[in-house]
Amino acid sequence: MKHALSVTREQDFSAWYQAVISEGDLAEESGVRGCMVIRPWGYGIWERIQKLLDERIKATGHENCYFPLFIPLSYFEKEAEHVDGFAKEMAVVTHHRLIHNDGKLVPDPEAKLEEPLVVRPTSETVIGAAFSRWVQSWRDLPILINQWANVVRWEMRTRMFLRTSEFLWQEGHTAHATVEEARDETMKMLEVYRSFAEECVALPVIAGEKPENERFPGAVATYSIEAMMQDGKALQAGTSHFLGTTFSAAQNIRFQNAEGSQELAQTTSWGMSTRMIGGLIMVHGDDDGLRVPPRVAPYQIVVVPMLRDTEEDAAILDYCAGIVADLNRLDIFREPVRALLDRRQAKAANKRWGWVKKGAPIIIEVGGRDLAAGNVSVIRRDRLYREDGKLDSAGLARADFLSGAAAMLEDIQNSLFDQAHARLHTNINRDVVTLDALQAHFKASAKPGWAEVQWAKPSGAALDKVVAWLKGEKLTLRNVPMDAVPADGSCIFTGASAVERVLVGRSY
RNA sequence: CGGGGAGUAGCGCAGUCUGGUAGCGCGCCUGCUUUGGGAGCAGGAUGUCGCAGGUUCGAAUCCUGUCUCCCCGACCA
Repeated sequence: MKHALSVTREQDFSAWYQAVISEGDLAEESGVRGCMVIRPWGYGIWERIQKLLDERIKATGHENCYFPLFIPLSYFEKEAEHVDGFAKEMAVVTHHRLIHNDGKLVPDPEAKLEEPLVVRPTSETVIGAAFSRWVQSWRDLPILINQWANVVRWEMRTRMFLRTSEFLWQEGHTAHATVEEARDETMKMLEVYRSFAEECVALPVIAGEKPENERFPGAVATYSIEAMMQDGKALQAGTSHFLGTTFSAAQNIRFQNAEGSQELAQTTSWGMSTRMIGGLIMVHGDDDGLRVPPRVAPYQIVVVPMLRDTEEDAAILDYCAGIVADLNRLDIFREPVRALLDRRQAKAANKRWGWVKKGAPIIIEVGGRDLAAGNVSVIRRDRLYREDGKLDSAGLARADFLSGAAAMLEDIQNSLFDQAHARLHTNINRDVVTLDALQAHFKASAKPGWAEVQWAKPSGAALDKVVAWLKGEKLTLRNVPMDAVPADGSCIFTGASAVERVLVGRSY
């Protein structure tokens, strides 16, 4: 079978990933280190993610706002653990003017900032400073806000969507009067991420708590959703942090409680980023390019007219326009269907393969024969080929296609989820009880998936030892799944009585 | 940030060792023929050879610096 991409997942997963991005017109290099240009199809997916996630964030009582890109350096100095976590990857603005010098533009020494400004790597500090102004009384709490923003982390090694120097995300920040309420908020948003990933992006995930060594700098507890890529590696697709009083102590977020005494607020933060698109690619892509789940596809149905430079063309285009108009009047997932008539001056075959590589869920082809018979030719991106290896293009009566289009989109959404769900759950090995067996598991296959092992949840130096051993095997601790069955054995690392089960795997 | 590789037309590359008029394939444009699974023939356009210095009569080619990308580490969400 000839595929649309020149490299397959099996041959070179990393090259395949980059091919999907460039051939699908998702993004490209920008010439700026680690930064990418997100092209309309890629950005369209992000806009869908934004819309659907934003609805869920607002439905849970949060309001959007916007904080500055620049954060005074001193804000970071107030919290040692936090600054240590980010110090090595911060972009710093030191001047506010350029001058000509020897024909070159250089920062003007006269225009040096008194205090350097950090380009935000995350906004806990600056938002915390605002919270401290906003919070006086227990009646001011909770504060539940979110912002959609770009952030910059000067990463040493970048990969499109997965780890870029600048990326787009939403960051939620909340402040509460009690530990219990803040912990509830942390878990509520973890669940928002889990349901969003699974229902909208068709990305099955494991939600759980990160081990101590994987915590966000300054967090008391960090939770994540972890998705499994087709090469078996893990991708952290969203995080939710219970920050306790770390940032309220640093930024002085105090309130007077009902009893009249001063207390520090309990804060949380949570984020999901354009990395989600990298996960979408590595979970749903195939050797013909991307497959975008209908709920996040910028266009769900693309109509490609098969024109022949004859007088019949006008009638074909009219027929297509009518179909697109009818489709756009339909609803699916409680939104209007997004259908497009591809009128570009290009060969139909090239349009078709272009949309295959972009991953449009349904591609409709309409030629003279369809017009005459009142048909459309339907290609489902989730099952492109028939068993004989030929493109699976089914002729359907126009009315039948229209009446079944919404159900077909729903079916594609479900089939993508089901495929990914089966892959995730058949690739978690829960039978590993010794370190030798753990090593063997990850050496047995090129795509070993994950192992869920029992452990005694060591901390401090004991945990460091475990992490160092895992590192030697190129393994990491992913999270402690929320819904794992209770531990009933001994710790695979220490032999002590196990207290919980933790996921181990290679990661991005 | 360390080790390795690479930047030449929109894309993929040759040319660099041994300095001497800028090349090939795909794509693109025009015309004709095609037309339901990535069409064929003919003609044509496109380059400060990543950038900045230096050596030289002359630099894609040699030297120095620098930026960017890819792979492997380290680091990190």
